[in-house]
Amino acid sequence: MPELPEVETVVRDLQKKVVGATITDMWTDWPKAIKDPRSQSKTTVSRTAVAYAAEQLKGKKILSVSRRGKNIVFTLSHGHLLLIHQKMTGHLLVGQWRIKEGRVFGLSPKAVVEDSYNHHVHFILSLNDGRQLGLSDVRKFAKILFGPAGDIETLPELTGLGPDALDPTLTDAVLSARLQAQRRPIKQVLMDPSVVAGIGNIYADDILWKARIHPLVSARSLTEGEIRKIHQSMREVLTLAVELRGTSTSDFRDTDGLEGNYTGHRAVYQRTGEPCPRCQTPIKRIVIAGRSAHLCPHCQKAPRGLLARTTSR
DNA sequence: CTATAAACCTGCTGGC
DNA sequence: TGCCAGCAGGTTTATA
Repeated sequence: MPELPEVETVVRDLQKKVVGATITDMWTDWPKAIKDPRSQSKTTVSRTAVAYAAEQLKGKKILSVSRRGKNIVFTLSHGHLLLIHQKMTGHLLVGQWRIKEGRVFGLSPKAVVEDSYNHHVHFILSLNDGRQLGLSDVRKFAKILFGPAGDIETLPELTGLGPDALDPTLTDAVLSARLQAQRRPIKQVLMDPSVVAGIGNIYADDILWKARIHPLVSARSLTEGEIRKIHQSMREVLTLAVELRGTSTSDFRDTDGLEGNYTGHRAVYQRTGEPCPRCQTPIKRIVIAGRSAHLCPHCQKAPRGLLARTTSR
């Protein structure tokens, strides 16, 4: 699942590959993915959103690509923005596809052609140089928003985001204030995009392992020193993961369809039973708010009076 | 503020 | 071997 490092990897690829190109066509077999930013309702799909996007995207030039939390923002000509959130299984790929009897087949690049997820490409933008930008998504959780910049910028998807986890202007003091306003377990708080944007299950686990903080500790009870440690670990883990082009424990792929290299550098995420890289104690898996969490029971001491909830798997 | 559940989806797992 | 129920998982929305 794409988190900050995976989205950043995709954004950097796109900056090299598609900035300057002009969109010549849009195709989709999944109109529900495209939300109308002018519609108040989050659940109702505007019938006009797809037609509007298909018509308005044509002829727009891609001026820049940036990241806000886990959102990918394309700044287009004529004052328009295209926002894509890959959610869990979304992939943004640059290549070429052929559509035959409703099924999508990859023509290039090689990794895309060989990818079984190819058939799950549901949205394609054709570019004036012959290449295409495709969004594949097995689970169909991804969201696409398109419209005038003013409409997109004011959406809760962007205005509701907390500071980016790698924002260089994010200070210990600001992070501290945000975390300590929450009573929930620190792991849950780190994954809340309205508190800090960009962190999901993979990096929350590795960040807390590095900071030696137990994921069930209440955010409010953290000391300033512990928060500084979390902040530092956050920067180090996310920066390394960006350098290594993300994690592919699940199905993340970059815009060429290639896997990320942080997978082999994970400390605890999805390493239940394997030795802790620091002390060799077997990694434990617990469940927090319905989500799996991985930790070293020796390095990360459970908060006092807490019965660690454990499950297998 | 907090917790919980439902919704969005479909590939995969587990039970029988 | 096959079928089907149930689950995962980021985020929003609703409800209490």
